[in-house]
Amino acid sequence: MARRITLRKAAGRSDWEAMLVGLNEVQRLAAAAPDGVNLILAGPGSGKTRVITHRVAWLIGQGVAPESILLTTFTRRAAREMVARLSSLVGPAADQVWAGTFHQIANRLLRRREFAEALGYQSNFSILDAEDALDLVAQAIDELGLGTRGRSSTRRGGSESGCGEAGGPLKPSTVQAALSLALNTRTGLPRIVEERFPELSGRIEQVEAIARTYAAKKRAANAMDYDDLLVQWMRLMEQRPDARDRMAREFTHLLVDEMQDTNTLQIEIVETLAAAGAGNLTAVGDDAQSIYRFRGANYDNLLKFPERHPGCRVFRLEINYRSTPEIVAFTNDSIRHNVEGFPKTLISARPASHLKPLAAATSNAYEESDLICQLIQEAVEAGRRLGEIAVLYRNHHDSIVLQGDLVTRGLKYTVRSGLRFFEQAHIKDVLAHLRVLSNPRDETAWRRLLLLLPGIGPAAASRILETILPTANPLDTLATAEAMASAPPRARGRFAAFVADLAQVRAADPGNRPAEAVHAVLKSGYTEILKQKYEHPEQRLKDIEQLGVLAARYDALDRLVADLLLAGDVYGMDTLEPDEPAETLVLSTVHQAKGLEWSMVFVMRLIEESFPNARAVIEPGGLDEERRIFYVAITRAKDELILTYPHLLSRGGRGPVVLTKPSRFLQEIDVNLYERAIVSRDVEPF
DNA sequence: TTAAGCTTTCTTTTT
DNA sequence: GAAAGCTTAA
Repeated sequence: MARRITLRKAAGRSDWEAMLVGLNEVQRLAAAAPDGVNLILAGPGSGKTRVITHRVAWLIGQGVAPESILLTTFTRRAAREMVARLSSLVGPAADQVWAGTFHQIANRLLRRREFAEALGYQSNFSILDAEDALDLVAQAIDELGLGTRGRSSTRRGGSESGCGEAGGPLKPSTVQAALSLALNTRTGLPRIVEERFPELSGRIEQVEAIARTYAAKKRAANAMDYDDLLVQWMRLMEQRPDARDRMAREFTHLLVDEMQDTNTLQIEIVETLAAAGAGNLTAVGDDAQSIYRFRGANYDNLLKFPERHPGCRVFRLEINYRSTPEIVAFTNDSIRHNVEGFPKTLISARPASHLKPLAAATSNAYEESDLICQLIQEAVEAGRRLGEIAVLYRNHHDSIVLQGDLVTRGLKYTVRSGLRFFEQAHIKDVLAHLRVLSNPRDETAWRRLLLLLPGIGPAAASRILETILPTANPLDTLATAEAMASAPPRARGRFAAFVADLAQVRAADPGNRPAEAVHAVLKSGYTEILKQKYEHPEQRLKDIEQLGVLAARYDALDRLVADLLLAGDVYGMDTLEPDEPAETLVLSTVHQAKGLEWSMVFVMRLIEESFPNARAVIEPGGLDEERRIFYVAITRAKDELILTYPHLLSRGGRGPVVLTKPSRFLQEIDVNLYERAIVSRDVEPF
């Protein structure tokens, strides 16, 4: 028998060895890997987050300054989770680490005055969310006469683009998606259009003209969209080697989580930093969980990592501590249908449970929802906590029927899909007030505010903006007779009231006391507009109150807005209620569920067209991606996995009821690996 | 000419 | 269940 030796902490030494306690052999080697380039391939449930957080802790224990560690994660949720786990390991030092999404980190860096100015921005630049960006693209399209407005009126732009058969109006969302993908994949527009946007082929010059106008508008507004945060960061490093080297010296240790979800732009940023600096780079990921192709993610970044970094150390974490052997067997069988990628067979570390995944067909969506609710209620009665259960789906829309059912049955739930808190119209309205005060050139925010006023439509808003935006201080110009003259006569009363309201909000000093400013908006004429314009005004007013509560934690508007846009969560979120008891059922898209786990997981609406998504299957590589999404879904379950699908479904709510096909992801799995449930209804007495 | 109201269409996933 | 498009009213 081997002798047991327990290492004791040496007096006065940092207890970094203690940091590695509780890790298995490979995990420990990975966490304590020497400097240089390291790749950690980590299957679901294999302790990936543990390893990466322990590695950071270990580095700090080795004497690396926390503020010289850059840890990028892919989603806001993952970033928050990571920092929380890190805090419990290293305490306050965790807050010194540069941990966050690429966008959060870019924002922090580019706010530095010298960087912002080197790029031609002021450091108080606004951030445009997806909707703002789309509005501005639409604006650019209209100005070029390429939109719906431009076609009927022949007075503008006709000759410039007139060389060819222009085709119909260009759809802002398509143009925006193509431009974004081109930037994120570092690919020329022609190739992107050819591969992913055939409907734009032959109109590349028009799209490029839109891109130029859009870029100019963003510049004039001192605003960056999500893509700009990354693009400008990269541009800074390319054009200013001095700035690049300073950053590279600052970040001596780079860690990239969810490498398979990074896109080319992100990977170039990281590798530029690594090449110019100490070259210490640790990448963590799992090619089988790459589910962000639509955002330009490319799992080749992970697959080809060893080629790009010859001699890098590779660690494979293949023991799954999360799920039962039955669930692991099921997930292994699913992912083997994907041809590409590192072959992967996970081994469960847990004892057999003799409970196979369950597949249940119901006759329609209502019964599917009834079934899920009933099984949840039974589980709760049997002693399972509601917080240990989640229902996952491919599309947010798939959850609507279930939500109604949960409400009638009084089951508490939290939805983690759909609109985010800050994306709700009334929240954006309030933020627009604050935005124009902090950055008076913010065209998008101005337009939004003006369009709120009855009697002012797109044309009037544009005229007012043409008057105020080119002036030195648009805020001051707004109160002049000139601005008043540009407003339509019938709207002048409202306009004057708005000007006065905005002055009130300005007096509340939004830049330094955002909470006061939120309350000033609440006291202004906006409240009346809200009641007129939106449904459920009481709820919306409460949301704004909630925004005020959140804002009270900030002494700078910039940081509040950045946190909302870059770190803010879905409605009902942790940001708003950090100490939320979390004893609610979770409803979530698979994408939002990534990296999380529950004891009991339902995956619903497993039918062709929904999961896999109908559009995805016709795109090259789309089906494999959908299967990876399925893989992510089923690997969230620790103890019980229940898959449901309806036989009949009416598409789009009022459409005809059609017969569905069970998802191929279920059909293709060995029938011995799961159990089928036969669902029948009680006979109801009349 | 512009705004507002009504109808129709289509709905992936996220920073 | 929202955004784009069309129609009507001012």
